[in-house]
Amino acid sequence: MAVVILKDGSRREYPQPVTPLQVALDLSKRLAKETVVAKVNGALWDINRVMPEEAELELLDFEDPEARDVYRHSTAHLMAQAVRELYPHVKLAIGPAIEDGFYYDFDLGEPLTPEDLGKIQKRMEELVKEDLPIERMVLSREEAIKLFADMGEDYKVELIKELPADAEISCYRQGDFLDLCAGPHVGSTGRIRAFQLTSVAGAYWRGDENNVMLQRVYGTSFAKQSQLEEHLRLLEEARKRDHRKLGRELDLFSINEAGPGMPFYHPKGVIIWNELLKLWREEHARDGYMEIRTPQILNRRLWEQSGHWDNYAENMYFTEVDDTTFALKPMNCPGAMLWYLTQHRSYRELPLRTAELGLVHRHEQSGVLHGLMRVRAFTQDDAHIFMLPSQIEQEISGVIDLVDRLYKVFGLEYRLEISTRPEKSMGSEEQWEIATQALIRVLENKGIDYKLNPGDGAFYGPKIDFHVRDCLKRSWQCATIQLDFQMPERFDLTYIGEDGQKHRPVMVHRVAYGAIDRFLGILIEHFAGAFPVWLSPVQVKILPIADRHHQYCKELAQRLEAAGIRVEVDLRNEKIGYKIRQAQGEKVPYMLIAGDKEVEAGKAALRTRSEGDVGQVDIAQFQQRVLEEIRTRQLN
RNA sequence: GCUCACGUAGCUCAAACGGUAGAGCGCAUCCUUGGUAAGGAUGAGGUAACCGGUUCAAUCCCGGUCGUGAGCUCCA
Repeated sequence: MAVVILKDGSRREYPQPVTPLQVALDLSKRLAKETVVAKVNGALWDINRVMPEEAELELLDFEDPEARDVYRHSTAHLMAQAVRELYPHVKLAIGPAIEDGFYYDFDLGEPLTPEDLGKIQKRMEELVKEDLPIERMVLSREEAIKLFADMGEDYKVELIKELPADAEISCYRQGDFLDLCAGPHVGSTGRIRAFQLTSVAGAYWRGDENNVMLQRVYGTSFAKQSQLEEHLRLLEEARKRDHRKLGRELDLFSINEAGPGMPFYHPKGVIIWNELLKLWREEHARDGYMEIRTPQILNRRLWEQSGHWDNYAENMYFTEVDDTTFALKPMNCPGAMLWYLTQHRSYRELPLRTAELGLVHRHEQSGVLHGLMRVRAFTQDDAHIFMLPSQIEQEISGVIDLVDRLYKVFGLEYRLEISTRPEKSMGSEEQWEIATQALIRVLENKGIDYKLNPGDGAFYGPKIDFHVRDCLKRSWQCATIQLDFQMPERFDLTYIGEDGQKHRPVMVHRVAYGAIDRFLGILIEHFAGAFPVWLSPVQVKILPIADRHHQYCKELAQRLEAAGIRVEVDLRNEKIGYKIRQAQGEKVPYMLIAGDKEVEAGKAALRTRSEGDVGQVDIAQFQQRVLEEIRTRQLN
């Protein structure tokens, strides 16, 4: 007698133990078809694996995140099976599900080409048609090692040897393909419906560049063909939004090979840059920040004192002048310390909030450079806040509010992470505990969700990071708030307290945009180049129909410019359709078209980027509307 | 930094199995003065990333360097 308790609490009895699939079939054919994997007594369970005599059963379909991972993991196995058949000498490494898909690492001895992917994909489709059952087997450690050693699967043997002593070692078989796997999997290859291999790249065994390079094949899979197509469409859309492509097309910035990772900003890029800073300065002034500027290169001694010489030298640029070594600053903090030290400080003036738009240089590894997202020279919207220990929570809270205000202007989503003490770190256990608790308390008091990253803090203190999501679903760290115990010590910062004695201030480093450069890159992709009016390099483009309207259009432009609107007039000898096409490509938010009718009426025909032809408008009203959108920094 | 691929006009890309290269877009000039996403003609524009080797001859083959891309790794 076996008992199955379903999610809704109902009981079903069977003469002997059954599989989840059997139960699902009893309930409905459709349910059986859509179930990817089961959960039995809280643990994931193959749908064709017999359940214990008493089982709480939950049936998961593709919409469930855990089931989705199982489904994609099974697709990875299917791919491995195809690869094994096509390349019998292959050695398999690992093949997990990842966000949006899966990959499998293969040791083939030679690289795969995109054509190879097509072959593999085709073989996978055939294996799906064969609908091979996927069966689970449990082996003893010795059996497993022998089995995989005989197959020549060195990586699998290595993995087995490292499994904990009490681990149950399981394998999955489909047809004559066998793979080491904790499982679970979908019931048979025929259950995998829509999949696509997407790319191939090198990856090191265990991510260590001292190990052999494997071929990593990426793919993705979905329950329905329509979902797969939608996903591929999104990928294509993301490619179109690539800020490197749009940056060139919209003439915002370029990167010359004379300075890898060091962007050149073109006039239109600088307009956006300056608008970002204008907003930034408004918000910082509102919060009582003072702005400072510190030098680009400073004496080696300073970097020895700050600890960068020991901890960061390999990322720094140096220069030698008059027998003295100088370093190009990779961070702004030492400069801020020297500013603090220019006066005796009283507890009465704390907190001191000093901001600095500092251009820093870091010698990042060549392979990580990526457009504006990973660069070697960038401007941080930095700030250093010097405070009394009792002011920590209030100050951190203030920074969070400031960042939130800024990001809201762009409609950007973000999530927070708190990183705690890493193994290699400085300061007392007590200091760390107090600081970490302060960060946690601030977020909890504000009712903000966060993820805890144990051991991921800076060596000098714990931190809160803001992660923004871009249209490619990549997560970018932008704002960060870091408590620092080291810098005030190393520079012997003090303030005179109420008691007339010297005390050590607490300091936080923080950035809001992070790097202006990266933030601009994110915005380009976020808006797909169609910036809100206040950020648009050209806000209104005026298009005359024929030569005789040029004068009227120039006057119109002058009028709008005088009101503070960025305007361009297209006086080229081209037809109106052509000019519109061009302006649309430049993603200009507003076009004003003037011909005989408009000159006659003293108006202009408005065309918007998103709605097309809107008809004639009164110039004064239009000007009002645009100015209001700029003033309120309205989103599109 | 590592692996693989790539580097031809401002941009997007061709072709030539080794005999110094083309198109479209863009740009300029002219014709056209046209009403809501490409009017026509003509023209300028390339030391084929850089350095070396092989060869009678190299943009093409080989090696190195630099850069770019994807991925890995790194990210105080």
